[in-house]
This record gives sequence, C-alpha cells and structure tokens, in this order.
Amino acid sequence: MMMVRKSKGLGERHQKILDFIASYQREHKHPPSIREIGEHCDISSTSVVNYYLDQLEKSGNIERDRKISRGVRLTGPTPLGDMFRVPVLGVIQAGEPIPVPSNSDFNSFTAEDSVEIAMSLMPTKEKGKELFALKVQGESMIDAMVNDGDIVILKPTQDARNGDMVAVWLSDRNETTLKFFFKEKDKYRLQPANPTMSPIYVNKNESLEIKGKVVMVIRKVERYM
Amino acid sequence: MMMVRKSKGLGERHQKILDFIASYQREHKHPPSIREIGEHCDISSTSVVNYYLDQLEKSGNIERDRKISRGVRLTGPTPLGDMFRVPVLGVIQAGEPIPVPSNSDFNSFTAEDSVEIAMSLMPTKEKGKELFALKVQGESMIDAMVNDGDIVILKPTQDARNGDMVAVWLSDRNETTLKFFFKEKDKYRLQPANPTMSPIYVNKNESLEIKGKVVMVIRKVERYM
DNA sequence: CTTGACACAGAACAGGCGTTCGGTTATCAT
DNA sequence: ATGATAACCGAACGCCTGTTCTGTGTCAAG
Repeated sequence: MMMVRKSKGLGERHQKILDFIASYQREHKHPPSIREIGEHCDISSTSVVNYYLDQLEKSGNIERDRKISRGVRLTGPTPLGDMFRVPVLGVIQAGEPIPVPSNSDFNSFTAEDSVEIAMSLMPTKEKGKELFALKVQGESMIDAMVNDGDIVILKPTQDARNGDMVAVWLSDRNETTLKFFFKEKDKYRLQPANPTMSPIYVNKNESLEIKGKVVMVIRKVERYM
Repeated sequence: MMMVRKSKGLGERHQKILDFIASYQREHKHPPSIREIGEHCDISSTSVVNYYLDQLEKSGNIERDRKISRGVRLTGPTPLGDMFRVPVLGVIQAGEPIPVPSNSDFNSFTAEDSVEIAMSLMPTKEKGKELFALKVQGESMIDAMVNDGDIVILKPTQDARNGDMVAVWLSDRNETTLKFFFKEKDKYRLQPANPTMSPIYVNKNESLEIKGKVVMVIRKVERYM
C-alpha cells in the first residue's frame, strides 16, 4: 500500500475531492454525501473522507454544515454561483423617457423578463441592491459606447456624484441619454464615454432628471446580420 | 381548522414552499430537508410536505432526487443560477498579440483570474463551450464600441463566418483589433461596430489571423476618475 | 345522506448519512 | 530501536430523512 506524504498544501487526494464536489454539485444541484465522495475518489472508508474533509475545512477550501446531510460546500469567490436577478423594465432610447421602477416590483423571481448577473461581476458592493435593467433600442447611445441591443443595468437614484455614468432625461431637449456626470460652476457637464467625442453642457436652470446610475453594460454579440 | 381549497395552479402554500426552498438554498448552499420545509411553512407533518412536493413536482416547479437527502431543487430558467467560469487569460490591446488559450487549462476552478457568467446570459448554445476572456487595455478598441477596462469573452476559433465579430491579429500592421468580419471577392472587410466609422480592408494575401470570435462584452461602470 | 376528492395529522419503518472509535501501516526524526 | 505522526481501514452508533400507511375533518356533487 502506497501512502504519499505531502509536505504542505493540497495533495492529489485533496484536489480530487474538491473537483468531485464541484462536478457533483454542478450535476446534481446539491452537494454529495460523504460516502459518495469516497466511492468516486477511491476511498473505502467514510472516516477517511471525513479526515480529508476536516483538512479541507481547516485550509478554508470547503465549508461544512455539521450533522446535516450533504452539508459540504466549496468556498472561494463564488463556488456554485451567487447571482441575482435584475428585472428588465423596458427599453431605453433617445426619443423616449426612461421607464422608472416606480412600483416595488423588484421581486426578482416573479419578474417575467429579467437578466441574471453573477455576484462576482458586480462592482464594489452594489450587490443585493435594487437594480433594474433596460434594453438599448436604436443606435442613439453610441456616443456612450453603448450599442443597439445592449443591456444597461442601473441603480435608481436621483442624484449623482461627479464621475458617475448616469441615465438622464433632458426634458428641454426631449431626450434620453447616457453620459458621465460632472457638476461644474454654473452648469452640468455630460461627458460621453467615447473619449473622442465632445461633452455637452446643460445649464443648471435647464431641467435635468437623473433617473439612475449605470452600474454595468452587457453586450451579447450574437450576429451582425 | 381552515382548509382552503384552491381550484387550480399554485396555492398560497405551494408558493410559500417554493419561496422557502429558494431562500434556504440561497442561504445554506444546499436544499432543505422535508422536515425543515415543514417547520418553516407551518406544516406539522412530513407527509403533507411530501404531499405538496409531489404536486410541485408534477406541475414542474421542482425536481426531486428521490430517496436521497435534500434532493429537492427548483426548476425554471435558472433557479439558483447555472453559471460557468471563464478564465481571463490576459489583456487585449492594439499593439500586442492576443494571448491564445494554447494549453488546455480551461479548468475553470483552478484559474486564478476568472469571470463568472450566468448561463442565461449566454447567446444561443455557446453554453458550456471552451471560452476565454480578455481584459481590454487602453482605448484602442473604441471603434469596436469596447472601452478601456471592458471584458470581452471569446470563443477560440480560426475561421469566422460573415457577420461574426472577431479578434484578429494583423501581423503586417502589427495590430490587434476587434471587428465584424466579412469576406468579399478578393479581400476581407473588417467593419467597426460603431456605425459611424468606416471599415478597413485587408487583401487576402495579407496575413490575417483570427484568434477568436467575440461572444460577449461586459463593462463594469465603476467610476470615471 | 352518501360518496369521493382534497387537505391534513401522526406515527412508524427503513435506509441514508455524519460521527466516532479502535486498529494498522508507513515514514521520519531522535 | 522507538516513539511520534500522518495516512489509512472497518465497523458500529445514532440521528437524519424520505417514504408510507392509517386516519380525520371539510366540501361539493349525486
């Protein structure tokens, strides 16, 4: 009988168990039992599996809900995938106002149209907040580096800090636009994301309604034609 | 004792169980047991929980791995979130070649740097394929509507069909670029995504190395400055 | 009123499953 | 050699859990 003594870190056996838990979770949507781990990793005794599991827990690779069946789970950034749903409230285009999330229907699970975002993708601690998404219609947002069909994810807010990318409704111009927001002495500067393009200025007496702050843009490149 | 008789569809009790399974799964990373469902949904008997679970299974709301502990799971488009990891192999910028996924290190779980994508976000059946991601460095891709800091997700391929957005290495020009690809009579047309910009043409005798097809672009709008 | 479906309770059975404990073998420093 | 330690094995204990069976109260149709 061969027994390899690993100096430090994860041995081959540890890695095999980790991989098995991951693939099992992926396939079955629930964690494996100790005995199942043993079978697939060529470990004949449940105590040995427990032995390794203890080590993996100490080293922080897994977490365990003791005493309960199938209470093993991988740790790491997002082991099996923390994600949340963002309701798609409508479309955003130059000529029309922005649909605002007036009603409190952020119930992600009942929203008929929604997009799923991995927690790990979200910018710093915007996680879990009330967000909504809009689908870009038309090519009027190209100066914001946003194309037709893109999905913009917004955080509803009325005010913005300098540097935020915001969705604004300029009622004087009857126009919706996505721009970086800067407050200057006596006017607002709306800076396009495309560095080659020039900013537009809005006097403070003109109406400027900030509808939300852009958190993320997702483009599915399906096909051009 | 009040017993509400629901005509069709999901009753209040069904919905409560569904919600509980979702929240429990979210919190514990593994499904609840029948008894746990009962406790939190004010059902005193395990048989009644089983009774409802049978109905929810028949109506397609849940799936069950019979005989095994905590074998309940929600169905639906992506109940708890099917996602996969895409390794970030490096950066893409105009002046440098594209890092190709030569070695078969698509082992998503060992990749130190990776992004997680929800299955539901992926374009038609690109799912589960070998994909890799690159982080855009610099503003040289703005004509492709891709900004500094954006993450592009690619499918490795050598050839492209007309209309695909591809990452190409033009060795004659010593340049990497993202363009829509079109094969014409005696040359290739590389069309920028930005409709206001003009295409560039590459003769068929010039070298044009397609490194991958762009599947998705993700932009985290953190902050401008 | 009877019948049958539906919604529910409670108990019991059997197997699943985590845990623990007593042993065994191999490697290594003393 | 020898004791310490790491890497195992097997079995047993006992709670956890899914399943099933019997029984009860309600409601609507016949």
